[in-house]
Amino acid sequence: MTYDPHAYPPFAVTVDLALFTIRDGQLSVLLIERDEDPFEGAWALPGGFVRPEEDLHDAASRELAEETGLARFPGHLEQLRSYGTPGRDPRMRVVSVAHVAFAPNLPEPVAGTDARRARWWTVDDLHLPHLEVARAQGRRERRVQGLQLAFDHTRILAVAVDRVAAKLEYTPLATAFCPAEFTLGELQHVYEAVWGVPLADRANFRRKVLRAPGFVRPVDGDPHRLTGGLGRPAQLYRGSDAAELNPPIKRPPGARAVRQDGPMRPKAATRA
Amino acid sequence: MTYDPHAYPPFAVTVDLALFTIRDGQLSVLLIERDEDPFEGAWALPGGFVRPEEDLHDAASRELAEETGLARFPGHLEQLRSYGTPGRDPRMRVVSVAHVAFAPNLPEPVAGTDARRARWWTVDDLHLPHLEVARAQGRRERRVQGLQLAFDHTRILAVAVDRVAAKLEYTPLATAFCPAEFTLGELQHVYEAVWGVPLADRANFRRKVLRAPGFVRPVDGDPHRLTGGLGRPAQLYRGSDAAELNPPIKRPPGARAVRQDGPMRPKAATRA
DNA sequence: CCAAAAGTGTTCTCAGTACACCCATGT
DNA sequence: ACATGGGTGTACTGAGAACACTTTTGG
Repeated sequence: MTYDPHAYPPFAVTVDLALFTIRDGQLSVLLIERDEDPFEGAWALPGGFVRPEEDLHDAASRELAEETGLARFPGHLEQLRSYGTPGRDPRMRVVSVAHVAFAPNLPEPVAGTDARRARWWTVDDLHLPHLEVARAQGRRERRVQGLQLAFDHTRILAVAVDRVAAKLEYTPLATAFCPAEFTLGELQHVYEAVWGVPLADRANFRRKVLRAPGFVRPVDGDPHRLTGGLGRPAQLYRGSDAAELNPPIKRPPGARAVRQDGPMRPKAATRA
Repeated sequence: MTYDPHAYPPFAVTVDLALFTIRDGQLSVLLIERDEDPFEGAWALPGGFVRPEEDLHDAASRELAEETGLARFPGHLEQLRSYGTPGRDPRMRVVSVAHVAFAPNLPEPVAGTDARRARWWTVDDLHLPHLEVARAQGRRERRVQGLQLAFDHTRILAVAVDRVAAKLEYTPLATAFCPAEFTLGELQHVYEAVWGVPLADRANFRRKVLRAPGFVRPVDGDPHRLTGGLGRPAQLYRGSDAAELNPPIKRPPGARAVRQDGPMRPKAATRA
């Protein structure tokens, strides 16, 4: 473990961010269009170099603030995994520590100095080649199917989507997609958007959420509705402080991202 | 994302390894006693620098081979998470990509060039201060309670133990702790060693294992016993190729490492 | 014959599901 | 009045837990 800079030339260390939110009932991720040399013009996950005196988590948090334009990021941020295959960045040896973040609906993103623009993409629009094609969409965007992202970001994003879907099963982090106060109906919409399937039975969903200790806490006072929608006014809830969801809320068959490879396994661990 | 070496001085990148096995029915981890400057004399996770043209996984795999003395590591290896807090290594800025490995019983470890010696520690002996104290143990070792490891390795190891315990619930990786052919009794011992609790009912464990598709595959031929023990000879099984365990085999209450913080969460994600 | 470990069968209970139904609001 | 979403009650079903029992070896 001796450090010889000649034998072991240094690495650049970056953080990459898969920032998810839910817009119009669709799980969406923030991408930037690169304005610089490698993969110029391609879409990529936002990210940047870790500063000399900065923790990894702080670097991700800073990038998050820069991209969203908010002083303090209102959501959940966690490390995903690191990617350091030689050649993944043609310029130099880079190890990227990928992070995943969940946020409630945010203002339009801010394009950084290294990006032409930044926008939300629905996950469905990105890498599902056989998707219902001609859905009348308001904006006129390039009709892509299986958009190729810069670097190894397609792979990172696939793992990130899987992580988000899994987190909703075993943690109360679905509330991180909601505003401070929310109804159980809104919470159910979060699950449906992330998993990409409807949840079959409202009543049972409600009971599972309320049974799990520390998942949500009702807001006392008149159960009134801020979201001016139809129907009976709903009780409002706040997220609580539990770390796990017990019992978990399992995704139904057919839900998104039950991909087999998961967080990258070696070929096939055989043994003597 | 411009690279300016003056603004962003380089990092050293290492891999650290939490290699687990089961010895005498105890979950054990391989540690080395450091023989060099920072934390000289302290116990630490094995690890080393990533080479210039080496993938992260390959670096971990190489370290694994060096420590065990085996040309090809017979077990499971996966990335855990990265640690890069400034100051975690007093010499320089280091980002360490921690890995977790499971192996069947291995030969005595090999002390590397930077280590005085290497040996297996039972996880119970390491960081459980209130443990049954004077258990007559064969070897006469320093009676430690809460051994302080070098760097931030105590934290890494805690997360690693949690990962191992969780993996046994949702994946068939318990077989990675077993030799190529094993009995269901031996497989149950793996679960009990890792979780630190007995499994209450053999019959139900057996049924869970056999019901999960792709967990184990019986070895055809006479059900004979290689392990010369007491009792009726057992059917031998081999591990199979499933990625997940469905349905999972959940750890009973009281099992090891149901630590709340998990893979490091930010303070308390509040939102606007 | 007894101990020890493997293997099978059966009952009970509780969580998850499906489905029916009522409630309170906007239009 | 009716559409829309919120909320409650209840019967059914299947998986897991508990436990009793048989089988096959070594001593």
